[in-house]
Amino acid sequence: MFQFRITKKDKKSRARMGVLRTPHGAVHTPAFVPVGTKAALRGISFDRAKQYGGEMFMVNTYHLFHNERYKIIGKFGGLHAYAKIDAPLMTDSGGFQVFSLGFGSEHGVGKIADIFPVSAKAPAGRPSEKITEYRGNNFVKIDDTGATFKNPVNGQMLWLTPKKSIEIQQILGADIIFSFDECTSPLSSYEYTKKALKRTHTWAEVSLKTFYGNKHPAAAALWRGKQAMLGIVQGGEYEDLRKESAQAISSLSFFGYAIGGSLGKSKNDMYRILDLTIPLLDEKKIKHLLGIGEVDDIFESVERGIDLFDCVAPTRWARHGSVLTSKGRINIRNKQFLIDKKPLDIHCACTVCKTYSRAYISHLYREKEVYAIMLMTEHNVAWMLDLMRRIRLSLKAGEFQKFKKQTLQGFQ
RNA sequence: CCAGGGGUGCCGGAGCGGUCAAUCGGGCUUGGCUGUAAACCAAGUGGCCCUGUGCCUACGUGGGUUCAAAUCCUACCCCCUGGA
Repeated sequence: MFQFRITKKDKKSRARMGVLRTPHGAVHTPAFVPVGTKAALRGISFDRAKQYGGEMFMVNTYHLFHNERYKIIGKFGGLHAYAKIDAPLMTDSGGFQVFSLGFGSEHGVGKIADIFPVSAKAPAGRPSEKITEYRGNNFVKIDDTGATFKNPVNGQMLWLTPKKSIEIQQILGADIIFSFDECTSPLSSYEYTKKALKRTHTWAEVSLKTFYGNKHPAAAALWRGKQAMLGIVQGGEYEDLRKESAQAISSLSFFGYAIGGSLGKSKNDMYRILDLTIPLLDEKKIKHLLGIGEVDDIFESVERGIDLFDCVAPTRWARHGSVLTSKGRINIRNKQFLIDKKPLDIHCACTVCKTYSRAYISHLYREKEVYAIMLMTEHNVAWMLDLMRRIRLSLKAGEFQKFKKQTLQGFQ
């Protein structure tokens, strides 16, 4: 029931097109997977996103775990039935929250942090040198057994282990699930990243073991099941750790791979990491780049062999007034748009752009009308999905490089 | 008419002799958001310049006290609440 088939390879790069078959339908790659953390995309329905070409969506384990909502979802028979989603789904394992609720929130950094190296000028709250030991903070504690989260709502402590993560993901019933990992920070030292990486590898094995249960331990069996699991490569920005991780993860019988964790200090670091990691992974298997989704990054990553992206950017940007256009992003709250009769993007074919002016949406956003967010979310999601469609078309036509150049030229 | 309370920057609203060009909200302007603690966060928001423990103009209006007033006194104007 699960299959990933490469349908076309680019002659000049690692870019390729493919089809992922799942029990809930096919996904044409390279694909963008909109993120609906709590089983909602925030601002747009799954159906609507599907109409714009969204073929798969992502939901988060942690956010359905800390409130025990997964138990109720289980009674409905899983996410598809519960949230009425007629499309393939992925669930993230909760590993990212080890970072985003811990390190990330503590030091105000994301997966890519350009604030290093730090010296006397380190911003308040940021360490003056890389972190070599990290056990957690008030929200999350981490050790070799897993992560302990403090529920921000009621203060209750919750222990999330690789075993637990997989069991929850099985209950949630997404088509593609992820192994439980520890996402490190750009501020993590080599030593710490290595330690976390060992942990992630152990957890990967536990994840697989839990996933197979008493069923056939062969990868082939998994592919015919209702779910397939991706293993996550870690290693931060460190070359040998990335290699070590790629080898360790690819030695296990995952359906495919995801590249996660810190992607360095800059986009160039990230591209470098992809350059050295992807060739070490089985070419035939599907590859997901966790959490990345800015337009230039999509092109650079597709070129390096990435098939799947998930990213909160288009939906979050929309809530913050930031709109994707063929000339780069604009912020609708800017004064100039209040009298702008043009659509959000003159080249966009989405319903929002066919109907409304920037002036009207700018007005709604300033007045805090939720409809503004709905409109911008619809547009941004549609825009991203259309970009992916056109990337696939360009690959099919053997004109990926041309399309990349043309798109990025207009951008920014 | 009598008795109280009040008039502060675009708005609301602190301050009640010096550390006040004035706390804090909101608004406005501009940045930032990459496996969602994010419909959020940050910075700026009287004018001028040689950008400084700098100079002007500002706390209803006019006068005054004081080395020094948004802060005290006084007259006037306006607003609110009770009472005739």
